[in-house]
Order: sequence, then structure tokens, then C-alpha cells
Amino acid sequence: METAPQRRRDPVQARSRARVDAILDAADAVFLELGFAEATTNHVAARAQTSIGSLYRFFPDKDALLVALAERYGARMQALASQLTPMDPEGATLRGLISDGIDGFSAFLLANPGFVTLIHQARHPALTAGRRAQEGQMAALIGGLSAKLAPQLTAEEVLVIGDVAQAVLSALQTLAHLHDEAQAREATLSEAKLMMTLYLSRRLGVPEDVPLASLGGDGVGQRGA
Amino acid sequence: METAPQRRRDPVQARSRARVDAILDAADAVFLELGFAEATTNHVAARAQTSIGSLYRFFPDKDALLVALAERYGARMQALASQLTPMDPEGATLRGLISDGIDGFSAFLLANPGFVTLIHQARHPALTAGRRAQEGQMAALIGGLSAKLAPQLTAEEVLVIGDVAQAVLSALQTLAHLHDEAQAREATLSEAKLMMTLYLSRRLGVPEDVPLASLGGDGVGQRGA
DNA sequence: TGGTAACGTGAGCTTTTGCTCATGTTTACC
DNA sequence: GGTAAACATGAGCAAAAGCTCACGTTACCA
Repeated sequence: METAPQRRRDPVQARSRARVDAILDAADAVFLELGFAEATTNHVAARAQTSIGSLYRFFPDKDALLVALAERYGARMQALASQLTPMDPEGATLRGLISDGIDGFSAFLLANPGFVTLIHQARHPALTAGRRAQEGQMAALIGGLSAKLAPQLTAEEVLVIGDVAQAVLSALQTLAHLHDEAQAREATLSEAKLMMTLYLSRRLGVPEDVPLASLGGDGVGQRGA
Repeated sequence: METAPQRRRDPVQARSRARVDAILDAADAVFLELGFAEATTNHVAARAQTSIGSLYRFFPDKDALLVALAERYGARMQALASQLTPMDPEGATLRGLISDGIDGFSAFLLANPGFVTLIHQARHPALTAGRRAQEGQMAALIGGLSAKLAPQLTAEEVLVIGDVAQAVLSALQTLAHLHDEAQAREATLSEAKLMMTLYLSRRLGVPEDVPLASLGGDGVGQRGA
């Protein structure tokens, strides 16, 4: 399975490969500024300092730009996910894992502001297939962690927890990055960490500040009602 | 300040008032089905069983439909908010308040499926002014409750808590209502209740299951780290 | 009952925008 | 250096969508 079907023609020379990248960068910037609906392909071509004909040489239509962007971000997200998965997750605490994850994703969003716009276009028909995969990627990451830390949970419960955590993280990261000042962002992210820690700790039956390695294979440390 | 500036002309006769309502209902349905960007004013007029000319007689442009819809939902939301504010909030527990609030809002969304679409259009330039008000409405409701239950919090903290809670509730309600089956919705809403209860209980220093009336004016019952 | 203003209609004008294609330029390969 | 393929260009086409306007209809009021 190659990425070809999205593009009218694959670039084979260096200059056209650079051009395709420039077009995607331009699309990212224009979509961020105007939103996908308001942005035009001519805008994108102009921003990329190329002609509209060149854009349509490599992208069959406007939607293809969105799909290609989603694929590019998907790859970056995958890299981020593997980077955020520590070598020995058992040595960390639940709170530490969550804090690192949220900080890492926040840094990613700061470096990739267009990604928020893309998330906002998640319901676009052309995107659902590809996007669902990377949304599921994040949810699956959390779900996998949950299943590992709390084997007593059913598969369905793990699924719900993953979806819920993904939705909340996505919403709070978006909220945080509405603020331009780092201080306001941090305040929101701090709340996100607290909320996720409380929730996952209770839901998985894992204490917040105990190294995960010291826990048994099954859920322990459940407290309260 | 009247709603006139949004409309080319205010309806004065009964038939035109009914027509305006029909147009708004049609817009709501069409935006839900196609999304705002894909929907056309001709679609809306056809769905309302009226002519495109009549639509433009009362609405200056397509954006005005969105704004008018937002205003109508704003009024409904306000009614919902006052309905969800019990006569004696002190008699209820934090968990009960949150549960009732989430259930009430869920019922509202079920009866007003177009509202989710509107939320999704929150970043539309024509909407930011009016919408921000009703988003703030929900956040302010929670913020007000927080300030009342936890007077030790600073005004800034209350603001952040309100925003965060609003964002999370909005995200999880949207997630819940992606499912068609009531069971799946309830599963998600159950997680939302748990998460909000844990978060607000910790953040406000209010126990989950103690009647709020039995608490002193300042925060008590804070536990753990 | 007549007159006026509000209301209703839809063909079609205007603008926008996604997209094409004929023409010209650059690169790769012999 | 020659040739073929890849690449690049942008004027402009076709379709779509927002919106107008001239004309007809209904409701109110004296």
C-alpha cells in the first residue's frame, strides 16, 4: 500500500519533491490561517510560491491536500508516541507517565500549530479513514497502557477508557493552546495532568505516585469507594 | 440592543414569523446533515419549503443563519441551565450535582442534535462573539459553583477550572453522542461523571458524597496528598 | 373596498473556486 | 548534444453557490 492513490503523480525528481513539501507546508499554514473551508487551492499555491498547475500535478483535488497533511502528521505523531514511550515504563509512576505524555504532546503542538486545525477537521469525509487511524493510535496507546496496568478490565472497558482519555486530552490540549502566553498554557495543562491522573488512578486501580514496577501483575492499590 | 442587525428585516406578521422559524429549523437540519461548509442556502430554503428570496428577506447572508441558530440555542441553553440549578443546591452532593448536570445536558443534546454541529463550528468568525458568550455561560456556571463551594480559590483559579470543566464536558458529551446506542452513550457519560467528580472534588476540596449543606463556608474534606 | 406595506417567488446575475490544458522549461540518460 | 520524460506555468473554463430584483400575492387598516 503506497501513498500514490492520493496523488495524481508521484514526484521523482528532487525539485518536485521539494515542491510537494512546500505545497504541504503552505497548505498547513493557509489552513491554519483561514480554516480548510475558506482556504482555496490558489491560496495554497501562491503561498508555496508555485503555480496552481503544479499543485494539481501532484494532488488530484483540495481534499487530497488535507489527506496528505493528515498522513504527514500521522507519521510525526507515531514518532512522538514511540519517543514518549520510555524504555522502562515500569520504573515510572502513573503521575509521571501522564505528565511526560502531556508535556510531550504540548511541545509537539507548539511546534506543529497546524495540527490543531487538522484535528478540528476530523469529521471531514475524505479524512475519516486516515484520521480515525491516528486518533485510534492515541486512544490505543492509552488503552494498551490501561490493559497492561489493570488486567482485570474487560476489553470493552479498556476501549472506553482509551476513547475518553483521548477525547479529554485532545480537548484540553486544544484549550491550552488557545492561549498565547506560556503561563496560561501551563495552568491548563496542569489541570489536565491532575484530571487524567485522578481518573486513570481510580479507573485502573493504580496509585498515583508508586513506581509501576513495584505493583503486581493484577490491579492493586485500589482505595476508597 | 435588538436582534435586528442580523436580519435584513424583522418579521412582523404571523406567517413570516413562522417562516423564519421554519428556515431556522431547516438550517439546523441541513447543517447537521451536510455540515455548515457543504450546506447551501438553497438547500436550506428548499428544506424549509420556501423560496430562496424569502430566506434572504430575513437573513442577510448564510452566516446570519448560523448566528441566529446560535442565538436560539443560547436561549435554550439558558433555560436548561436554570432548570438544572436545583432550588436547594446545598441539599445535594457534589456527585449528585454533576450527575444531574451531565444527564440533563445529554438529554438536551438528544433533543437538539444540531447543537453538536454548532459547537463544532465554534471557531467560525461570525460566531465567536455570540458563541463565546454561551460557552462562557456554561463555564461561568461551573466557575460560580466552584467559587461558592471553595471560597479559598483565587478568581483566576475559578476561571481556569470553569474553562477546563466546560471543555471536558463538551468533549465527552460529543464523544458520547457519536454513539447511536443508548448503552454506549451511557458508558461514556458514566466515565464523564467519574472524571468530573474526582476532579472537582479534589480541586475544590469538597467530598464527593457529603451533602453540601453540611459543609462550612470554606473548603473542608480535602484528603490525600 | 381601496390602498399600502409586508410578504413571497424563482429565474438568473455575479462572483468565486476548483480544476484543465496548451505551451514552455528543466532534468535525466544515451 | 539530442531526445524524451518529467516538471512548471497561468490564463481561463465550467460548475457551484451566494445573492438580487422585478413582479406577483396576502394581510392590515381606514
